[in-house]
Amino acid sequence: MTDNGWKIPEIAVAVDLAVLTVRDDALQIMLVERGVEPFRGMQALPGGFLSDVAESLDAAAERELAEETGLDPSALHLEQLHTYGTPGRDPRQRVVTICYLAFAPDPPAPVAGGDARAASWVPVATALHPGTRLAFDHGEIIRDAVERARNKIEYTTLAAAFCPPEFTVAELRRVYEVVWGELLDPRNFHRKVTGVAGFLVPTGGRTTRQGGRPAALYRRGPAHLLHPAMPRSPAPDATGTS
Amino acid sequence: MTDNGWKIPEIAVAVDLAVLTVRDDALQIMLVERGVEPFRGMQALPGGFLSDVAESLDAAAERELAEETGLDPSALHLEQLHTYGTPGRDPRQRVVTICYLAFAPDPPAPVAGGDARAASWVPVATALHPGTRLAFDHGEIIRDAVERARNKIEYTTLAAAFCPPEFTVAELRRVYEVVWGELLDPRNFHRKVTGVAGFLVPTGGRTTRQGGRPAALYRRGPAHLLHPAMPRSPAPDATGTS
DNA sequence: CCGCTTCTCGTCAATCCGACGATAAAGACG
DNA sequence: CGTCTTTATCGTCGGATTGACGAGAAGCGG
Repeated sequence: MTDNGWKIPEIAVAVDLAVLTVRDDALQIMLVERGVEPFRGMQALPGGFLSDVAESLDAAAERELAEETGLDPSALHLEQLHTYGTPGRDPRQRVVTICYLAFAPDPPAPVAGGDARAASWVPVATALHPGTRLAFDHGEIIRDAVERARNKIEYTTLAAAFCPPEFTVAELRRVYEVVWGELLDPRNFHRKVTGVAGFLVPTGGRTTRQGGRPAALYRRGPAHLLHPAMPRSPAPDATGTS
Repeated sequence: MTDNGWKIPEIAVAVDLAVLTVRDDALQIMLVERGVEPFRGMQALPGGFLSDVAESLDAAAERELAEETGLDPSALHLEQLHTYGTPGRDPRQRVVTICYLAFAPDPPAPVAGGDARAASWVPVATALHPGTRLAFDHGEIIRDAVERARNKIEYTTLAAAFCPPEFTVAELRRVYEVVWGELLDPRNFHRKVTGVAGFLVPTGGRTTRQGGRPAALYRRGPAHLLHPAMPRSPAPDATGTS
């Protein structure tokens, strides 16, 4: 590979994190304020370069998650989203960043990381608003992350990862409604989720919430895949073309 | 980021290609024989380092595809599969490789690339056989690629990417059967694929194959997604747990 | 007790899927 | 030219799942 004088190009490798949650009836993403150039003062995804040449990608993602957001990596679902490496996406030098996607329950472990001076939840709609200036290509990454989340809750039980350890069917439904941006029929939804084996495990407890009949409490079940998938009204473009 | 003497670790960035096809009633993958150390003489996925610091990841994947396999990148579906960067996966130095997944029709453009002295199709079952020695962690990558392909043809029209420009319903069914490793009912399959809008476009032509009624010929339609998905008998593990 | 809210259970028609019978249209063979 | 074999295509039927929606259950506030 290193014949006739050619050398392996020098490229920096980073990991970024797209951590999503559902808060205040909105899909929100964890952003930090950049403290250094480039894009100093702008909002960006948590992330950074590998700490050393021996650090694995997954370990780097978990370390950055803990350092920059104070969240507990072992408590979250973390998966690779996509790798971004367009030349020029970082003005300093060529950077390839492996982006990870994480789902966090609403009131997550209080944010209190070292580097997390400005870590905060931002509604995705706000983050993607043309008025919001995001560092690097993080707008594109956020769009991809939301897209992946929308698809993933369709055929996996990951929507429950947005809920606290114990939750009601209505809370889970709200997650779907917020992530998909469409209203679901409470009765059909209830029938569906309680009918899929291994999705929800009843705890026996009930809620005493504001006005209305108390709801049964559930915990996440052992199933990871939804069979059949959670039905979703077809996209506006009914042809399936894109 | 470069405060107090810390330096960005030196990591080499590569792209690898998992090119799948269906040949001789088997799912096959394109492998090349390594001409240099390490793993010289062993089978490996086509791929290599970025040519220079300004080459995009997608461009590198397309270049390697053309160089090492002689296939036409513009004619294939190419998507990122996963990024592998376990320390030690390359004994020379730390290498992070972005792996791409491609679907090729059966009799692809004749393999005749520059570096393609030993490019060949190998049945996935053979490649993953314990007797076959694969370079790096390419066995793991192949498993991931097959897994992705199996899932992807379930809810997209990509199975048709394994077929020549004009094909019959039976040929398409064979693709599903080979990739999934299970037999499908020809009648139900025919009803399904001809019923999904935008999947198949009849050309009007018919085949004159060996014995049996001639089949209608179809071309790939404009749809990319299958709604509803192609039904698949649930995995042996019926709980959906994993 | 009454209205209001939210949860939960049921009903019914439409659609989709799995199993499978039946017909159509070719080649092979006597 | 008939029959057999093979493959393609159409149809039927029951069961499962979904979408629309009615109705009771069980809390709260007045």
